[in-house]
Amino acid sequence: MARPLLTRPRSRIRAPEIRARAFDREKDASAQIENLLSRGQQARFRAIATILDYQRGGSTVFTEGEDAHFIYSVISGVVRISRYSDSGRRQVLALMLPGDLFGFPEGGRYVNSAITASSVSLYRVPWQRLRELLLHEPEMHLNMLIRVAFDLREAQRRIMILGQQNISQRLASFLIDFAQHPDFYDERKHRLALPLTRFDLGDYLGSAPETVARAFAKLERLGVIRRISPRLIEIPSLEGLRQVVGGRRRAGNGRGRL
Amino acid sequence: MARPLLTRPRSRIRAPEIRARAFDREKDASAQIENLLSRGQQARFRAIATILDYQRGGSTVFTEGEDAHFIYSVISGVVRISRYSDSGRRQVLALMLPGDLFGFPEGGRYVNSAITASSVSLYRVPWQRLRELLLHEPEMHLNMLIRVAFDLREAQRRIMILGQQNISQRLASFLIDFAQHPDFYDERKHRLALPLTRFDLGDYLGSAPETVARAFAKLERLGVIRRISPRLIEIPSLEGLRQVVGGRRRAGNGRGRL
DNA sequence: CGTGTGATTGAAATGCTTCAATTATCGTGG
DNA sequence: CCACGATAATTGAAGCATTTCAATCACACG
Repeated sequence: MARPLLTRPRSRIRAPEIRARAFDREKDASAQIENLLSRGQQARFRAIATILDYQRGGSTVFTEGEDAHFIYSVISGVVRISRYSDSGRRQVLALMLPGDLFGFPEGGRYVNSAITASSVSLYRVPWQRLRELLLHEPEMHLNMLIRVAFDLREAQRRIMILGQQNISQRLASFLIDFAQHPDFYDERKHRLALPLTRFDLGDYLGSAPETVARAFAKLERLGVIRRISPRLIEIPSLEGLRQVVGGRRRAGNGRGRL
Repeated sequence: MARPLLTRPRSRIRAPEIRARAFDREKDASAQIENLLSRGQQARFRAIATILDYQRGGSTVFTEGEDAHFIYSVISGVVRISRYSDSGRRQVLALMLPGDLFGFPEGGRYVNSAITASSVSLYRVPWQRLRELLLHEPEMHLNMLIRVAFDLREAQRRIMILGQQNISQRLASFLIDFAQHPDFYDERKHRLALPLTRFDLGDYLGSAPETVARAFAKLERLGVIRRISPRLIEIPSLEGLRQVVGGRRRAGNGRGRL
């Protein structure tokens, strides 16, 4: 009935009856506005959009609690989506990259804050006009649903990472994800340009900036990355990072598996 | 510019310019199929639905990777939504309670597994027929979008909890959430009936079952809960649990904040 | 050439995981 | 209804991981 693991850990079977790759993220990364909408739809979307340019990182697009009037789509650059807990600590919930859509209102207000992490260009669309457009474009409407469902899946992936991986593994997962984006990863030189400080990265990975720095040091010690500068990382091969992610959360004595 | 905290932690301002309660979960808990759909819509939804009864916990509704043909809605009981990492470890992503909707397909397949955690009754609706229904009911369509957006927000809340809180705090957050549901919380007796084992709870909170047991012991030591039996918890007042959640992640020496 | 911020490293303390062993609970059959 | 067995839950102990505070280093910018 249950597919046995190499050894059965503890007293409980921890494998599903059927296994399949949950989903292929590299393929899914194409679920962007350009690919989601037909050419005609894109034109109608742009017709009601304004283009905004933010010269530098750290600019506020909107803040949690604010009245929500607009939806945004990233043209270029990176936007941090974050929320503050009651104790005042920030959590970076997601990073919006070119093609991503953000700013869905909840009860007329924004739930999260959006801050630029670099120089950024955005489409800005009035929510009301988009609503009207959706009424006449059921296909576009369905695409919106698919888009939100994609974000939900991404959030679930973050839950898995935060729930199961140690900091080095989380950092490795992050680097692998970012290396999928040609905007940041020079595939020829194997170099990844990070648009985040160690503080931001800490808030994204659920950890302290010092711990993130140590995780970088550890990955470098393992030989899977090299720090050209704090924000420019050389990745000889993504395979090394994948092996880090695949390992155990804790060193252990090696009995549990294999 | 920035609203100062009691003391400014570290060298970086960690508070937003505008603060507001992110959202009111107790209010949001009403975003269920009964409240989301009008009376007529409900009737049309039920017209294409089959009722399924699972006698006991541990039954598989569907498994990740399976071809997806149906959408489900919980009538009564609890369903665990989980996914397995490549290393074979399970993460419980969400718990579906009465009124919740689950089983959205991704590329024709289920991404997660759904297993009953108790005796459960479900509506089962063929995805194809629901699609047809949605085409003729744009309002229902919009409600679906709202429903998925709600799930996304819930997932983001989980990200915050996993990213910022220690195990006792996560457990306290979980107990507070569950105490909102009259199906499990006897408000008169202040008793909460848990539909999960320590294993399930560990996989939900991103921790080991032993650690969860210790967290229960700690909350009891703090006087905010009392274990009648392992699965039946007395909560004298939710306020105590809220204070646990509001505290620091780590003991510290009290210098950082006030 | 200072100055401030970001990044790194050190050291101590706390929290969590893991393995092991014991105890409690629940379902089932006698 | 009770006893039994299996599973769940708890507790102990050791070791590893992360946080925290502190100090130093690196770097960009004026």
